[in-house]
Amino acid sequence: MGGTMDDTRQRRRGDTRRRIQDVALELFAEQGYEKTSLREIAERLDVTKAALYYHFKTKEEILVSIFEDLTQPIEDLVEWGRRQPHTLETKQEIVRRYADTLTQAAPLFRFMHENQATVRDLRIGESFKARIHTLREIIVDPDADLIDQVRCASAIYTLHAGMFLLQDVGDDPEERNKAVLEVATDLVTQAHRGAGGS
Amino acid sequence: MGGTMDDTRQRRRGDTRRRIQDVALELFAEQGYEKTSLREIAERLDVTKAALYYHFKTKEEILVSIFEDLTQPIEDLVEWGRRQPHTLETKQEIVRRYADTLTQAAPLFRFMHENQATVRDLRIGESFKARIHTLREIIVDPDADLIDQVRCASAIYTLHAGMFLLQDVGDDPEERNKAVLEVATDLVTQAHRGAGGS
Amino acid sequence: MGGTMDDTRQRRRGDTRRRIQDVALELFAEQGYEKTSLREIAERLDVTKAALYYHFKTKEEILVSIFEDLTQPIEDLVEWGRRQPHTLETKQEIVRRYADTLTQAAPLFRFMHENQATVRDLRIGESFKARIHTLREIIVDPDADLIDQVRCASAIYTLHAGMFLLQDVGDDPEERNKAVLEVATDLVTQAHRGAGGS
Amino acid sequence: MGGTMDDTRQRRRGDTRRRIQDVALELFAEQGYEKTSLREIAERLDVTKAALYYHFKTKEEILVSIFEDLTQPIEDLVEWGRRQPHTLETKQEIVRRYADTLTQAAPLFRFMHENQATVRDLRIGESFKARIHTLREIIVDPDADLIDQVRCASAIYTLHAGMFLLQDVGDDPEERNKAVLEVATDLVTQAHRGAGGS
DNA sequence: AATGAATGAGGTTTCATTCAT
DNA sequence: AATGAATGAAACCTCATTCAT
Repeated sequence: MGGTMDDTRQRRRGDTRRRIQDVALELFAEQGYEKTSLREIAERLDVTKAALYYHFKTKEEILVSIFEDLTQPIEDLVEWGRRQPHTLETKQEIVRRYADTLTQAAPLFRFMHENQATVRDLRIGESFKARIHTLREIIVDPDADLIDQVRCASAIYTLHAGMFLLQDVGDDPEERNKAVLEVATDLVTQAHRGAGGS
Repeated sequence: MGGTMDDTRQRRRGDTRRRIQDVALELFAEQGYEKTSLREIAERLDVTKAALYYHFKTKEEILVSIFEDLTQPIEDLVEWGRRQPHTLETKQEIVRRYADTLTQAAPLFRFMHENQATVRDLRIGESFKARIHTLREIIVDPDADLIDQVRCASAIYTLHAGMFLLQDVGDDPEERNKAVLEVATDLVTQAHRGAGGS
Repeated sequence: MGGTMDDTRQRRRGDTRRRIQDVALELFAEQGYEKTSLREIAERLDVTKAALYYHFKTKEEILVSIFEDLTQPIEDLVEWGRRQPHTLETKQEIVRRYADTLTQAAPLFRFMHENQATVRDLRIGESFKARIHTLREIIVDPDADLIDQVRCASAIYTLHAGMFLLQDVGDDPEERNKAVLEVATDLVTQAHRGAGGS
Repeated sequence: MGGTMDDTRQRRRGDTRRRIQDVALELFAEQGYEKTSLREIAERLDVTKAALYYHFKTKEEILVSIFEDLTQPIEDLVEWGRRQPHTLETKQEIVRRYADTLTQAAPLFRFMHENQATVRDLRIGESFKARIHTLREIIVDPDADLIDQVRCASAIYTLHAGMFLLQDVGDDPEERNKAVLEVATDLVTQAHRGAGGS
């Protein structure tokens, strides 16, 4: 054999689309969506801007595609939660799994968190908000005390904050994540009790 | 009486700077910093772009000036907190006052919250972060249990979230604010107990 | 005695016009005419741009006024030369005096030299060129050999170059100026001989 | 044969970069660097301003690229001179070749000459100055009499002046150039003798 | 004698996007 | 699967100038 094409190129063959997504997400998360230009993405990948347009119709579509690819776990979680009994254990499990998901796709969620003004009028904005909303509804039923609803929202939001805002708290990331999870679980537990859960 | 100069102009004399800040903040909060152009601000005020540059050296300076003007209450709060004994009552009072401040300058804080990626590398980013950090330090001492530190951070972020993310929870904003405040106070109280407070 | 006005201001009273010229020339010479803005001049003087317009009608007028004030010696020299017999001594004397003038008003001539493209279509351009031309005509008569005409032109430009381009030649400025003057005188002398001077 | 694409476009394909340089140099030389806007260049070429930025990163880069392309002959000349024995003949040859180079790329050197204030703080300023300096060092050794060094500088400067400042001397450009070259050669010859050359 | 406020024109630069090849 | 060349719109910003006070 002995093709003339060098290995790097060979390995890259066909996964340019994925590489675009990776680099784009990295830059979006680091600098924000508006401040990341297609030129920058293209340069990092050592391709031309036009190449990006072979794989995606617009800049927004790059983001949408990333979102859709990485967000499946949350969709699954929502689906799973919907079919469970609304016991305390379920709720705690959801918090645990949600924390997991956030960790798994940290850059995306960091991006969503830090670019809310931008995301708001992108196509994905509404859909993301809806998903979080559903999650909340599962954890606390909409007829519960206002204060317990707030507790649940706060639990979710604490998980987000744990990912992105608490990087100066504590030394060991693992320990911190555990602490964050515990606080969130606590909040949900209190909400459950308040709402008359057993 | 009845000079020849029309009233609108007269009233505007001398407060253009303030009007620029007002309109700018409104638009920044609504659309985000990057997506708001100076053209837009100028058009709303019915002045030329160059007029903006008479009052502010750069676009960023407009934001900085808003930030500095509206953020004084937090500085005061930090200062006040620093001089109080670290009792539970102090902590609760701080939470209460902080909630108040957020409400007072809601558009600015909404902006800060939704444009973190942008704010991060603006001049104000670090300074804001530092202030929040100090606030946290007053509420819980940095040697406390990790979990209590997280609780305090969570309390602060709950207040933020209350402002901006919970608009679909409950019907009455007043009631919701009360609930948010209660949850935050709760978290701080728990943290205080955990940290060995009386 | 015992005025409330501080000395600096007092002393400045009435000579703002001159101070504007001084600062303007300094900046024009240093950075070029186009790259020096009225804002910059005003800031250095600690007055507003509008103040400049009290003293001068336009930016160009500032330059014109400087030119007219500092250029009198050349006008005088031309006038003087016109009335002298065209002997070698006269020519040498003109070179000497011209060198002197250049040194006296170095910043202006440096400016003229380094901003020819700009000066060309300012009002002063033609008038300056005409003066240099007359000077040349006195030194060599227009019917002389082409080569001697060039020698004379070269003499004059050597003086210019001496001011501005030879700053890396030799150590002692005084010595250098003497050398420059000697070369120029030489050229004129050769031209005079060639043209059949006695 | 006889494609549908019109000839003009076809001929332009691939040489836009060159055409930008040509038009830019023409305008820079005619009006000066600062007074020439990218809009003007683009309009003359019947392309958009953005097209210029496809080919060059900044306005300055357009100039730099022109400079680098047209200035090679001087670099070559310096290189050549460096390897020759420092005889009178070599020096005269250098003057001759330098005059040639100036004629070849007259617009560029006219530009450099008339925009010194501008060029000074552009990237090319230092590099140009260094080259002229080296040229001078070859013609006269730096330890020679000050007066001979001045003579050499004057020779070089006479060549420049011949290009741009003597357009009103004599009728026939060819004749004038010959005269200029002779004066410059003379100066170098005198300098050589003075420096103790054979 | 000078300021404060503003303008209109225009500057350089960047961006997302297109399309023939 | 990707490039080279270009565009149209718009961004931020600066400038010389004006004028009522």
